[in-house]
Amino acid sequence: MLKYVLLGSLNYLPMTGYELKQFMDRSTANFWHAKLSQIYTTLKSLEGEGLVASTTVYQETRPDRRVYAITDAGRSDLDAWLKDVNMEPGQSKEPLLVKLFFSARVDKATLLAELRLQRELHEKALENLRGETREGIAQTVVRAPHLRKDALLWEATRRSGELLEAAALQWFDETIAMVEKEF
Amino acid sequence: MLKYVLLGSLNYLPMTGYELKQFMDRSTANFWHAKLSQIYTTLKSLEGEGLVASTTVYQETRPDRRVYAITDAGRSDLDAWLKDVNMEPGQSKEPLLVKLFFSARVDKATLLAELRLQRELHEKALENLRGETREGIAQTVVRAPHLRKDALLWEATRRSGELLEAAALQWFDETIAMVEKEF
DNA sequence: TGATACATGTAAGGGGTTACATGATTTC
DNA sequence: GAAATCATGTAACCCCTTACATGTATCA
Repeated sequence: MLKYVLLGSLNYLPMTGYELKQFMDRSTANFWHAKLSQIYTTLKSLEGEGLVASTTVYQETRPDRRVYAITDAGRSDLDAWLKDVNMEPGQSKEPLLVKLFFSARVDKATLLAELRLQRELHEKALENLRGETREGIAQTVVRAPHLRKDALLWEATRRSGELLEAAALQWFDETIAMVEKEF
Repeated sequence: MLKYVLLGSLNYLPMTGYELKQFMDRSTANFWHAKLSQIYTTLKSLEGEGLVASTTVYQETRPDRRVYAITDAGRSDLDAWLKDVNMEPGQSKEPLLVKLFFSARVDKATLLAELRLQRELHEKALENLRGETREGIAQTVVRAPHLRKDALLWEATRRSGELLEAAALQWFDETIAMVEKEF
């Protein structure tokens, strides 16, 4: 999957591994993330497959920059994947719910502590999506009008996060209230 | 993570790998799933760690049943994990959003086909959560009143799925309408 | 007759995380 | 003087998926 995030990102403009990490943190973090180490190794294997090509840019003080660009083969691989409608339902995995499911013998205070902490984290994530993330996308439309369609889709992915985080917050409120009263 | 699903399940009653798979499909599928092959290998390594113990039950016609039970060490490992409040925000990964994010050059029809298909899958998942899953939990309370607390938490995990799937459906409707009009 | 349920496992590989290793520059 | 940023990578490991392998009983 990271493969396609990298190909999709490099399809906008050539970048180094380090820059790809930053790009992901600013744009796809909400629905896909990766460590630098994985980005570097994946870029290497993509180059081995001929889907990207790198050129080294020498720098005086800092380490050399290895700039990756998508190749024609990479572009057609990306396009094929984008057009391929997949039939499987996306199975999600939620460690917090695993914990909760088996927590009947855990004391109330511990349970509430966990729920309240996670609630806060989701609240921050929601604020971020409604603030920084939203503004970043809005600026793209102004600065680069040829990315109009792209920005529409970016906004859709942001909106997904917003609705999901809002639903999560509602669930935390319901669940915390339930544990306080009935547990 | 599967480790704790298995320990948590075996903490209710001893089961074979095959039965654990069935139990997961009926109860945790919404937030955690695993293949049989992984369940078998994980049980083996848990036995190596002394967290579960197996006894073989011979059968005439069918293959022997290997029944796993949680050990005291396993129970304290599970309890320690349940009580450990973790601070990291749960980073989700959504392949569909990755695809959408990079789909600006994809034709409208392909995009809509993918969105409509995924919408249907989510609709079925939501129906399931409101039907079968809900009834299964309700029956537990009637049949096994000592599992009252457990059932409260199972209902909470079900409700999480319900709210999230409802939010997802709303998002699909918004997004499909947006693509139809503005893309 | 063919599919599904029962029942167990192994082997290879893919994807991802954690830890390690290096080192200058800029900012607080 | 310490921490963060820039910039690259390797090695070991863990978790999970896919494919392979076997065989009976039951149901449609």
